[in-house]
Amino acid sequence: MAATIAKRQANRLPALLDAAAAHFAERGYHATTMRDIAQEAGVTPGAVYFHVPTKQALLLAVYAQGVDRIIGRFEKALEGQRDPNIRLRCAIMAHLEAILDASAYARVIVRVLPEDIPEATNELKLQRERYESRLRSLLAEVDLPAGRDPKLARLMLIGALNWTPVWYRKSAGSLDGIVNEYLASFGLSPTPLAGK
Amino acid sequence: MAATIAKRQANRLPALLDAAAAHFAERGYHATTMRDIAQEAGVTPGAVYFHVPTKQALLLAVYAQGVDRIIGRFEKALEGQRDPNIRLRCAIMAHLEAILDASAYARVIVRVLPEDIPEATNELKLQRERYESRLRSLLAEVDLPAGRDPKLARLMLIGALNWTPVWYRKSAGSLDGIVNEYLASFGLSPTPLAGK
DNA sequence: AAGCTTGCTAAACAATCGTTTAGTTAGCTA
DNA sequence: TAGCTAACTAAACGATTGTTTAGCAAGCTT
Repeated sequence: MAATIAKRQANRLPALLDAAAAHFAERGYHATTMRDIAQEAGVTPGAVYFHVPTKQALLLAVYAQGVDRIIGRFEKALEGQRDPNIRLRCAIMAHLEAILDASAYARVIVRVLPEDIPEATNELKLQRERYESRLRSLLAEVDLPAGRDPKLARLMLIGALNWTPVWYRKSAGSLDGIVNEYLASFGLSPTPLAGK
Repeated sequence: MAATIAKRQANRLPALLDAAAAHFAERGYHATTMRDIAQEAGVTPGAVYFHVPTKQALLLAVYAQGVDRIIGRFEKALEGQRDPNIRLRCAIMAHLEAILDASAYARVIVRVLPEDIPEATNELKLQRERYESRLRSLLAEVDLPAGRDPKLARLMLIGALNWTPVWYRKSAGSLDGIVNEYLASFGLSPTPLAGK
């Protein structure tokens, strides 16, 4: 009974989203075709439209999950951490792990810009804002050096973080060096890794 | 005679590159069609192929000029500046001006990533490297705070710079605030604007 | 067993893509 | 003036795009 249900409504939507995320993350939105996605998911192009009305809706679904996953790793990394500096460190590390290793969904957020799809720009920006507001409150906790603008500092950090996939190669050592460097740009010493 | 020559070989290639740069910068490579470019240049799609063999070649030409223009503004801004910190400040400002206001060509460098066009990735990376090596030698002059890695610091700066178009709005004040913030991330005081 | 719903396939749809082709015009040369 | 070349235009090319359609098989319901 449970097996038949599992077989029946055999929820292929997650698999379709996975396939879409993988392609959107690697090739971008416009360079990805519905046939690409269907093939990776092991179905016919027509079948995709049983689950999703348009290609744009597919992107929006992936985008929303991408933000969810980044925030998720975020909260998990912050759990139990009290020191604001360490919290920031954990957040940076979580973001980097998400977009560099863990999740194609998270990489889509970084690879596909809202402006790339004019008809969906507002919706995409809204999703992105969910994440950025979370980062904003986190940075508000930190004592920035004198003269630093929290808003600009945050935007700078996001830029640095999101550009990382452009140059990062997995072979080149751990993420700690990168995290420390980004922390140092806020005048924060790299040493407090005692948090873990 | 000179007039007829001017009319005859009426070099439309620059106009075509302008049109291509404008569209590539605003919509990206894949979302831009040859018909878009032709229309903006005021010619027939077929005419484009008299001057350029393929769409990819068009991008490469725009890309090369984009790097040229960034470097050009770069050198001009650095002219006569001796203080390494001020030189860095001028370079950051020049970069931001180039990609935010001045040149669609420069914006293409930031908007279209080498990985977006797999068949041209290497060539595009080569162009990009011309600029980054210039920035590398510039950052080598600067005395970074203890514990900073020059390479990572440079990559962080490039990331922050190139992500700026994503959030920057022209209405929101001058670029000085942004430049100062980026400088501050290197532990450099914002004050030495006496350079101008 | 009959009928309905869910989830798909195979095939086609019109539109649009990068690109090509054939023909045309204007100016230069001789 | 005749011919040549540079610089196009108009139209079409085949391929690919996002999407739709018609049909079918399997399970659920009654």
